[in-house]
Amino acid sequence: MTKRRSPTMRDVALMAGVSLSTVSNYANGRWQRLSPETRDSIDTAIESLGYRVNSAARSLRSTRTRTIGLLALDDSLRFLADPLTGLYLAGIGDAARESGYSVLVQASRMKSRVDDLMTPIDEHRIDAACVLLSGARAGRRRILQRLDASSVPYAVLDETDTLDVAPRAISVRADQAGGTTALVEHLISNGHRRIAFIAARTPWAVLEQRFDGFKTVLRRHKILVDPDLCLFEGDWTPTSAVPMVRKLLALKSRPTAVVCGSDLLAIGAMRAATDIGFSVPSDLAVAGFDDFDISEQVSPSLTTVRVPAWEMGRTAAELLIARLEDAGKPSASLCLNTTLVIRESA
Amino acid sequence: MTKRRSPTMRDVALMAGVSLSTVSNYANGRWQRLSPETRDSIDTAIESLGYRVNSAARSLRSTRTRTIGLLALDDSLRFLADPLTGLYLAGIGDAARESGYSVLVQASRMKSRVDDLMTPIDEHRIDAACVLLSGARAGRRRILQRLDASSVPYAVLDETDTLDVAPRAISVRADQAGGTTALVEHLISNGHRRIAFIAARTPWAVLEQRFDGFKTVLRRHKILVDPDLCLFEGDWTPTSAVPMVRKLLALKSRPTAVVCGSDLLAIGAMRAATDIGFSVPSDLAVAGFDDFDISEQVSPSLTTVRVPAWEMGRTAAELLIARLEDAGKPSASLCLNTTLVIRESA
DNA sequence: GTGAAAGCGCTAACAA
DNA sequence: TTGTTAGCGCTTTCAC
Repeated sequence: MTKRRSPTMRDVALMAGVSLSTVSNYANGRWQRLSPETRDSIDTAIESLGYRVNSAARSLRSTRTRTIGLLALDDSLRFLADPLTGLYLAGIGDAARESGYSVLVQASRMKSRVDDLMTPIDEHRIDAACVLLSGARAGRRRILQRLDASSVPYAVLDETDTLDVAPRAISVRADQAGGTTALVEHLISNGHRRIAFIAARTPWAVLEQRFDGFKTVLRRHKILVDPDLCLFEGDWTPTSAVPMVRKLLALKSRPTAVVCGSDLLAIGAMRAATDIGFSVPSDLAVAGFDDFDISEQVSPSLTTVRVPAWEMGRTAAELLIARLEDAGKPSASLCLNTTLVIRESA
Repeated sequence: MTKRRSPTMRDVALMAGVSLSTVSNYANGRWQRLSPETRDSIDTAIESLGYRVNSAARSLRSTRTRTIGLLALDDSLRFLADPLTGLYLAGIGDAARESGYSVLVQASRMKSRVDDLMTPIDEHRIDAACVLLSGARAGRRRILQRLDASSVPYAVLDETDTLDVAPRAISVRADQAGGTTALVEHLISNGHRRIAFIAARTPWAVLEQRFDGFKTVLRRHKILVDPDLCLFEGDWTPTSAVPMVRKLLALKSRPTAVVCGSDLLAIGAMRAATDIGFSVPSDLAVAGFDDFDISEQVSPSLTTVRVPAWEMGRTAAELLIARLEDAGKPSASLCLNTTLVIRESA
């Protein structure tokens, strides 16, 4: 319990017998301008005093916080516990730490004021933001506009069509269309014609892309997209899949395959199907998206589309940091590849 | 892209025709001292200027950041993507947001300097910390000592025996012993005598408690704890369980049940067992810990010990915030209940 | 109820 | 190479 006030640069300067600005130069890595002796004495002083820079003071003066924000808009209470979010965060955190940045997490419900999400920016708590959006398209665009009107660089994860409303955005996304195409083609080439699609109820850019891709491929094969086979209910927990699968399998002309909006849902779907006597994949093929660690180990193992979430988080953070360190940098955007992973379930 | 410098309190004061300190009083909720007219004019000025407080300036002056840190020590790159960590974080984030606090996440590898984890505290970036520790006991204790010597309130999640080395700690943990006892008793009452225990290699307080409880119950029933049946290899991903289960089932006198250090491992264990022709639970009963969302949906569904991780994160943050708002508060500690969830796998 | 004034600890321009 | 200086935007006594 250090009750004494922490040592300041002033204390270090006094002890080392140099001026404040010399210590500041030292602290900010402007080594070249320092004579070896000066450097040494400052070194010693810092060491013996246990001096650490005060980030509030530094931020106030420099208008830089060395902090990246993860701004997440979602309605689920436990959103941050979702494996996908976790992977994004892990990637961002890793890139940040390597460059000496901190990560501030701000999660906000869709119903709350838009400002909620923007607070860290408005209060100058972060230098840049990684943004995770969900909810209706209009709401997402509104946030993008606010972000674009802000003064910080920002990266949007997994959102398409950001350019018109958010020209400043660094867009980092995965090739959902490609992955979906590969997956659905795989199902069709296995003879499936009645293919269902299930997902959570809440809109989400990634989901839109996946569902769009799904429909496109079916149409390309002259397969009608049956609305009865496309269900959007519940949230992204495995349990949400259960009622949807029950409905699908109760249909007079049931599907022989189901594409699930995420692996979590796929796991629940497999369970629901087997529980009512259908076996996977012979009676019902089940496929997912994301390829989490468990997807390989469940029985039957999941056929899915691998999305490099960790890498996306990492890349987004790296791009942001690069921009912060060199403002001249043009705002690159990129799209990482997805890969079809064929296993047992489909 | 707001190029203009953001409005400051000074601007608001000028516009409202009052002094700086009056605006400050307003901003800090000291409403009583303000006349309705003053309040109104400040209100209008803030609105029309779009004024937001500058957190760096406020922190520098007030020495409070309104930020809680999640300090996590682990070796796994994707540690933050672990469901358990995610649940803690979600709980902390929720409590924080409700009280107007931000959450700063600092993850650090065990090999890095101890200081790494402490950076947010040392640089005065956070008012309080929630701590997640793993690794050898000695290392964990060293960190606890550093935390106790720091000037911020902190909560340690899931660590026992903190009191001697860290008297200031707010300890929030789950009743691992109780859960383990219930689980192992359940296995024994089902006739199992050769019960294995598998977990990741990295030490972790929770794991120690689970393993200790496991051994205690066996001994109570005069069952020898066979070292050949206790394996600690790999990390916490489902895949890590595979080689361990293979080894166990290759033993001349194989176990009839296996307790896994986490549900993720249990899922991998079930898969590994079935892959080599053993069926779960008839040939090998498999049990886990944590009770994640998927645990209920895998086949067979997992018998496990439910740990209220989200609630723990939430509680820890709430206790910390309460302390911050009222320094007089004594540092409570608590232990949440765990519950045995019996499903199909054991 | 409101205002004046003194910094919090640091950075960066400029001077020496 | 090093020192002097002027704030960054806010909170907080202490007068009035």
